[in-house]
Amino acid sequence: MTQENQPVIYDENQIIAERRAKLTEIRQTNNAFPNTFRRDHLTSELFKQFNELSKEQLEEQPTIVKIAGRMVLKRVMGKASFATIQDMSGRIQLYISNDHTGEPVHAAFKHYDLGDILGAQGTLFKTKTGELSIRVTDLQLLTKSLRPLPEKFHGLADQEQKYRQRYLDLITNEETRKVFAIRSKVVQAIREFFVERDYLEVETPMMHSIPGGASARPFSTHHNALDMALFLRIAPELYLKRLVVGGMEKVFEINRNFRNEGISTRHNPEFTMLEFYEAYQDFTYLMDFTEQMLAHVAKQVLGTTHISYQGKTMDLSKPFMRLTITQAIQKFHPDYTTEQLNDRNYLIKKLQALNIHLNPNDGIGGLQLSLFDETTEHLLFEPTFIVDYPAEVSPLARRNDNNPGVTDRFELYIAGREIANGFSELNDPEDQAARFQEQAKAKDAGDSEAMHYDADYIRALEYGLPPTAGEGIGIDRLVMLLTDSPSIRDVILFPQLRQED
RNA sequence: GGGUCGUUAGCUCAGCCGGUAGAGCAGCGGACUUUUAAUCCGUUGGUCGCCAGUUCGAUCCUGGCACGACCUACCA
Repeated sequence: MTQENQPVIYDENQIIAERRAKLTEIRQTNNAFPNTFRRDHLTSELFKQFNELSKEQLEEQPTIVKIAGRMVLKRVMGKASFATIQDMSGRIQLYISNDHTGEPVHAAFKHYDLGDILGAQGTLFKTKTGELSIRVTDLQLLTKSLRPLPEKFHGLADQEQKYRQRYLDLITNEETRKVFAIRSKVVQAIREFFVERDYLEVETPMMHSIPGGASARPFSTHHNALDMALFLRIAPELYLKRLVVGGMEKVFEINRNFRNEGISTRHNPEFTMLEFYEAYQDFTYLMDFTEQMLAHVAKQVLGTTHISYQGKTMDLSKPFMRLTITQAIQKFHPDYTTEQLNDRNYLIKKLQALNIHLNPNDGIGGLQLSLFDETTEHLLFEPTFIVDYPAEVSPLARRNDNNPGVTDRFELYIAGREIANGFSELNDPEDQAARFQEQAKAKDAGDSEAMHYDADYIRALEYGLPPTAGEGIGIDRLVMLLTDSPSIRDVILFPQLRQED
């Protein structure tokens, strides 16, 4: 290791040294990092506006344009050269020749490197193969790139580097740019969907003194001035329902949650969650609402509700299946009889035989859920609402009027993954207090994911939460589905990785 | 947490049943005024992830470690 106050140059090589030397030379005569060039077009606009014109039409009505971007291809041929410039919208080819720029500009261009950022002015024309290009009259180096780009044909292939140096992945790989453009549009479409329906977008705290709203282990931190323990939120749920108590009868929030748990192709420690609440509605309304929203988002973003995911297709415009936990198990495993699935002893024996972890205190519902999670969940490719969740695993959901052992709750599965979780909210403060107490007991008994008793939340419920329906949707997983991405890391710009070195 | 696989030039990858390494791209020099991953000639560039062990000798074999990918477990 170098001494502390010396710059650490850890991976200089010959290519970087040569580029540095070029930069030093540029500094002798010019501002090496000018910020005076202004483009008047994006490359995609030029194609949209002028690609229809013929070679002759372009020559008759010369159009002068200014564009800027990163040079990603370069072909030098003596007295004339071609370069491909990439900006946020696309690419266009430059034609640089001594005839139109003068020899010194072309000579300087020959020393520019792939990755350099250039500003160009010139006249639109079409090459003999009919490609819209710019015949350059003025060319400026706007930013010298000191590091070589990944190989121009294969791009960046190393998965680790794609995640760690996402900027390189974005420069190199159009597919990656597309994924994050879609992600942006998905969020946009969802936001519009709610705003059109008179929902209020809100932001609730990311730092909670009592982490609540989900069963998960939190990240903990400390506020110095208040000398107080704080937790990064695992869910916004309890705050959003406090807002419904306050009269915000339709609210939504799109924001990050943090869970201190395993990392996988489906899990990142920080992930984006949509949660929304609407007073005077129930969970059946949410299921219809969710169907509409997903179809709308797909249509809006992809132009179709026909989704292809990892080689299989589905149609988001059809009504989603609705199955109870036991119906779903039987649909994929017809050998289980209804009697067996309602026999506590049978379930315990079966789960043990399948080597499935089970909570010995679980009632029949909890055992059914364990069996479902292990045997059936991953098979639910077509969008499917699973209903009849047991109250014991749903501490914030309203009990069913006819069967108090289950709640008015659903989870939505698509492509074998949980995408959404919604329910009619538990608004009986005394029942909620009792459920919190059960959770606190479980916590004392060693369940690190059990919930805390949140006294202020109970107090809020005591003022009166109107009958309400609420739901959370995992945005990252939704984007995975809509971009055909196999890993959650592919839809998060900077996924969590171990520290380098 | 467990399992499998991987790590060689800036990038994409070969290779070595053990004798300190190659290609293409990028770079540098040269030719070339319509190229398209331009082409042609010449050329620079390597702690073969790290640390031990075995060996006369290790990039290669063995063990450990680091990092990553995938699968699996908890979770959304």
